[in-house]
Amino acid sequence: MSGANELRSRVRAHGKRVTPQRQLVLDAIRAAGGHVTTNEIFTHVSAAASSVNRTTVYRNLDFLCEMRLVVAAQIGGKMYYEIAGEEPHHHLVCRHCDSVGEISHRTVKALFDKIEREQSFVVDMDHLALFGLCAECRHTVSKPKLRTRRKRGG
Amino acid sequence: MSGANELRSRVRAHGKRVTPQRQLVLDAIRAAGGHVTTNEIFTHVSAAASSVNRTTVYRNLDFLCEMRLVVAAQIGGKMYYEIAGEEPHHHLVCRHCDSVGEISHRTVKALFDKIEREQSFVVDMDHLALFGLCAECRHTVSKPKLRTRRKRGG
DNA sequence: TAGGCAGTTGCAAATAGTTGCAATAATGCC
DNA sequence: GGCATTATTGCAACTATTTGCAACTGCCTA
Repeated sequence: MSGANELRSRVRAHGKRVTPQRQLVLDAIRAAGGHVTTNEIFTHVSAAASSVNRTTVYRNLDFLCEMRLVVAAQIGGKMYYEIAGEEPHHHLVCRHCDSVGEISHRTVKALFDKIEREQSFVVDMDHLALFGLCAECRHTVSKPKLRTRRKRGG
Repeated sequence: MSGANELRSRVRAHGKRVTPQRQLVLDAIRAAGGHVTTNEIFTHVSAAASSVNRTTVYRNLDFLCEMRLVVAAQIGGKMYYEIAGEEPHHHLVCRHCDSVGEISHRTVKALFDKIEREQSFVVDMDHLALFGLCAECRHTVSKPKLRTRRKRGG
């Protein structure tokens, strides 16, 4: 299914409208081929159609996420977007070196299933960003030592 | 351990400073007794000391989170803060009715441990907000039906 | 094809949050 | 208590995102 048809069928199925602006936003994300920031998307859309308003880009990013055509994640204080894949995937973000690793949905789904069984709550998150320390940094970054007296000028 | 002493010992242990502004921010969150928004915190702090700058509040919210005295979560587009408990806990947020339930750390920790074993990545999130549909809404909210012809004025 | 309905947009204004810098002040040492 | 160091603050300016509203326009039906 081509990009344009995918947008149409998904959006129409929700009783919403297909607009040029929405197509442009989706195309910008697809063209980026991975994680892309709000600004990068706006720049790309503006290059194609300068009259598209920034507000419209923001609104349509939210919209495309609701339609599950796009997934978002906040990493390092910035919002990133990428095209939603056939299969959800999640990220491991290192707080120290900012490296971003992937983790399969299968791993996470076990938790979601457990929550559903125990609390009848259906978690529907397709794109989780889990923060911590990566294999490298966990050995480099230590916990704060209790403070000792410090030599002046040390 | 009283609030003031807790701030001092934690902050001094990291080689950082104890300031009146930091105490006021922590006290505002404690006084709220649950989830409280940035604005509510700022309002409370301002009532106690009108010269405290908004920027300072933002900075100290971040700081208190780093010190693990406070936990943050973005729920429904807003940032909420609460005092960090002895034991981490996490939330289940319903996308439909906005209800917020709790989930124990034990449940989530199984996933974190698995990630550590399989990928040597130590997840350190003490306050996760997982989104989905609650027991009530999962039966109420249906998936979009394929659109059928609609009667005008229906 | 034309018309009606309501979803969507552009725009200005507002809100939320961050940055850089000089001044202030907490802490440790003597 | 005084001094030096440097962490932190207030402030102005900046960036990021959202809100409200009138105008526009996508889609459906006759």
